[in-house]
Amino acid sequence: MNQLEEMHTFVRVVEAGSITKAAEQMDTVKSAISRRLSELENRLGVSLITRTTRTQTLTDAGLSFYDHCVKIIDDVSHAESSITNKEKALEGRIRIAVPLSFGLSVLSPLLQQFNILHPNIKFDVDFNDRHVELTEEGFDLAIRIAKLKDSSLIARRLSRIKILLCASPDYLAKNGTPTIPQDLGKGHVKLSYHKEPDSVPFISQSGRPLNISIPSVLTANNGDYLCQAAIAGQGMVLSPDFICAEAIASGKLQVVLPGQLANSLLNVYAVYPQSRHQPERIKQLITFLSQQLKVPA
Amino acid sequence: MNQLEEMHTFVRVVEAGSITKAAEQMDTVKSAISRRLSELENRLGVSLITRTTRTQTLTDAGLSFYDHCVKIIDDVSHAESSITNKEKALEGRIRIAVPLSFGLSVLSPLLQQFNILHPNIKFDVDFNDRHVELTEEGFDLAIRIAKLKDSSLIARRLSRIKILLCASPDYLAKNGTPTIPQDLGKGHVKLSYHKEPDSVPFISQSGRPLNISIPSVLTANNGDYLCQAAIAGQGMVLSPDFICAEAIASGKLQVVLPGQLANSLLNVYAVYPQSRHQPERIKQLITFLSQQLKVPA
DNA sequence: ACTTAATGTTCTATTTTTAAGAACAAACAG
DNA sequence: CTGTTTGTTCTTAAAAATAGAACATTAAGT
Repeated sequence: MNQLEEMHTFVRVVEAGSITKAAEQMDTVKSAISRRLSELENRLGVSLITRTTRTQTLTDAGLSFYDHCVKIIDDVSHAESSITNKEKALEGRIRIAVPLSFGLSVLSPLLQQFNILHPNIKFDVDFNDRHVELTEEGFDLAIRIAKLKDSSLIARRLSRIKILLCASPDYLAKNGTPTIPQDLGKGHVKLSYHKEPDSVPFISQSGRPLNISIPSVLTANNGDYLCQAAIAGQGMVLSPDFICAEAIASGKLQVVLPGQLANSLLNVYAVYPQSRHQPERIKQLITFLSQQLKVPA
Repeated sequence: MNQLEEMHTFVRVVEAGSITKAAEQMDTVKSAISRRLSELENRLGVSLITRTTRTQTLTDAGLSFYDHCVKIIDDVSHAESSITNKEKALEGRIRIAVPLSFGLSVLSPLLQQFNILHPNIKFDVDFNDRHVELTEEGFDLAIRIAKLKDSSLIARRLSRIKILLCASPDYLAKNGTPTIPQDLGKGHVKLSYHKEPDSVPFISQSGRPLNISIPSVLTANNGDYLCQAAIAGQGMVLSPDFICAEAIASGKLQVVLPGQLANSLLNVYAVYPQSRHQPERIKQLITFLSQQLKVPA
């Protein structure tokens, strides 16, 4: 029982004027059309077309049903094409979750650029450092900074972030500039992100891993704030490059023990729900971000 | 590809909140639902529901499509039920073709009676002695007086009509009252229906067929008119009983050679298109006419 | 953290549905 | 009256849908 196919067949028979012509137009044989029509009439318990071998006339019920059918077929076609086109077009809303600092400093300008390219795309950006559930909360996309492991989601690496241990020249002048990790053992303090352990992993000049514990004198859940505090000389900070790069370039911060920090590379991923059919706008955005944030070779 | 079934499935999954519940509600297994949903998404090239094993969320496209689906399903249901109910109700129009004289004198009062029983039925009566094409001209029913032979139509005998040879007492007094068919051979004239042959078939007292030719002095295509002319003494007339019965009862006409006319019985048929599904109102009318015109046993 | 329960997907065998093609019946045209 | 066209019906073949099991994943309870 394929109601829509039956309706379509009925309409075609009415408009073609005969079962044979309708069969040709629908690219099938007349027996199939005859059968579908009979089945429709049987199911409805109503004659729609009174027909002899040569002439056919719509019954009252048939005329009424014909009008309904034409409208329904049109509605169905419209319903399907509207959403199909919508997904293919570069328009609509993209709901995206990004980590706060990275989002503000790195992603914001890129999204604005993308919006200039595709002005009909609207963004709904959630700046949030907590772990969001993409499917439950209806996100199209999330940016994650991690060594990702999320089975039901698909990830694409966009970029790498380098973590640097920094301190202000002031601070280093006062507390000494370390040359090997062991120099940090005494007389140094650091400014920590929430839940960041005191222990900092290094790689010694001999190539062996080495953990040094540096007491924390300030914790916050905002990297920019920690960076400002470090510039003010309050301590050393483990800061992602996109936050501290400018301060380093201008000399307000110095990199401590460059190249000796272990696990200093984080990955930036675009994460999206495991879906076979990704709207074109999402694909385009991921490609765009990937190009703009190209991982240095 | 059963689009409507897919839509129905999609709506059920959305409203039930899970594929498993939807399967229960639709009295099938979850694999069938899963498959239908996947196929719909594949065909549209769009994700409608982003789902993990535990949670499901409508995409923008899904939400839009859901609204369309609900409306379409409702429209289909309405389209079908409206015409099925229409055919089952004792209301609507009955287009009926009847022979002129029989229709006026016999059928009219019966149709009026039927209309009192079922006031929501409207009649569209075509009084016409020509042979109408039921299906081509859109008639629901025709009344035919004949020895019917029409393959694509179904007939039901409603009554019998007796043809009587009548003349006025005046006429008989002037031209003589025949006692055997042979008496008609000379000195008699008749009033004929269009195309009626001069030759009139009798059965002789010995039981043998016997044709007597009676010249026609008047022809018309209206039985009532011929009857009036006979009453006026213009000649004899072969008249169906329903036309001349009253005149005979009142003595204005006399039956000539009663029981000796051959082929004097005609059948009244209700004829209708060969249709598997007859509206209830048509069935009821045929039954009613059949009862009212009950063939004398 | 581990186990248990539940969900959704995928696969295969089976059933059900549909179509194709021939044969037939009916109706019109010449 | 005959030939051609049209619609219906029947049977066989093909296609589609379903049920059921097996599996992967996730959530909840202990």
